[in-house]
Amino acid sequence: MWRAFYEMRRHLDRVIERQLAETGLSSADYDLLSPLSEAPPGGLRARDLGNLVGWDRSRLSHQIRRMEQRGLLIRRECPTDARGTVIDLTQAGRAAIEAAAPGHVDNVRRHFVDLLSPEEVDTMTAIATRVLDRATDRPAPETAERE
Amino acid sequence: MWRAFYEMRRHLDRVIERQLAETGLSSADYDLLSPLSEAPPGGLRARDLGNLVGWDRSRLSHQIRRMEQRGLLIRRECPTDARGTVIDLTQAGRAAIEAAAPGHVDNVRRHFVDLLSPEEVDTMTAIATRVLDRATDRPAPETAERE
DNA sequence: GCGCCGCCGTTGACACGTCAACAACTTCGT
DNA sequence: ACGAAGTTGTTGACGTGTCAACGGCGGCGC
Repeated sequence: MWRAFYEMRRHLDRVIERQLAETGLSSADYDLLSPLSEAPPGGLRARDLGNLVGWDRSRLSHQIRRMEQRGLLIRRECPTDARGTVIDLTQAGRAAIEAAAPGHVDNVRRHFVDLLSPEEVDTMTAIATRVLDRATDRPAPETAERE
Repeated sequence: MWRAFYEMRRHLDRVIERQLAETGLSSADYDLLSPLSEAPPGGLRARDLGNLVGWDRSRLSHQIRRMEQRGLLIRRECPTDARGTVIDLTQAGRAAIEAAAPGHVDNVRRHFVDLLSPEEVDTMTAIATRVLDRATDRPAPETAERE
C-alpha cells in the first residue's frame, strides 16, 4: 500500500507539473502566485507569504528571485521594517495565474478528485489532517526519544 | 481536501528524506538500492532497473553516476548487448541499504501507515491503484479531447 | 544608549529531476 | 549486405529544494 501511495504521489506530481508547464508555470510558481493573487493590494511580506505556503526563507528567496527575473512579481522594501521585503504581483504575474488557474483546477479534478467517491474524499481529508496534526503535536520525534 | 493531501505529501517527503539522511542516503538512493539488493547476483541492466523503479533513462543515468562516485554501486559493460550497462551493488552499497532499511520502514509506519485504520489502508490502496490505472488506460488525456 | 539576542532575507554550494540532443549499437526490411 | 529506424545510455543546461553561513535590523535588558 505504501508502494502504491508512493507511486501515485509521483504520478500526480508529474501530471500536474506537465499541465502547468503548458501555461508557462511550474507548480512552485503556482504555489506562490495563488496566495499572492488573493492577497490585499500592496502585496505581502515575504515572511507572511512563507508562512502561508509553509516554505522556509531560503527556498522562498530563491524562488522569488527567479520569478522576479521572469517578471512575474516584484520586490519592494518594507516601509515598516527595514529588514523586510514586500512581494507583489506584476500585471504579467496576475495574468499568468488567472490564465493557469482554471486549467489547473480542472486537471486536479480529472486526475484525482473525480476518481474518488464522496466517502473516499472524506477519508482522504481525515487521513491528511491526522497525519499533519500528528506532525505538529510532536515537533521532534527524533527516532527513539527518552523523555 | 486537495490542499490537505498536497501538504501531507510534502510533509511525508520531508520526514522521510530527513530520516534517510541520518543514514547517509537520499530517497533516490534508497529507490535504487532497494531493487538492486533484491536482484539476482551480477546486478541488473540499467534498462531493467529503470523499468522497476519507473524512471526515465536520463534520471537513472545521473543518479547512477552520483552513486558510483560515492562508491555505492559500480557500472560494468553488458556482455550480451554492447549498448547496455550492468549495475551492481558494491559492498558499501549493500551495507548502506541493509543499515537503512529497518529504520526507513519503521519511519514510514510511524508517520503514516500506523496512523491509518485497516479500512483506511484498504481505501488508500484502492485509490492509488485506481489513479494509476486510469493513467495507463488513457496515455494522453491532453486537456479537452474531442474524440 | 549599548550590547546582546533573535528575526528577516540573501547567498553559495550542492543534490535532484527534466528536457533535448547526441553517440553507439541493434534490428529489420530490402 | 546495407541503410533506415529504433533502442540504450550519456551529457549539458536549467529549474528546483536543502543546508549552512552571513549581514542587516529590531527589540530587549541593563
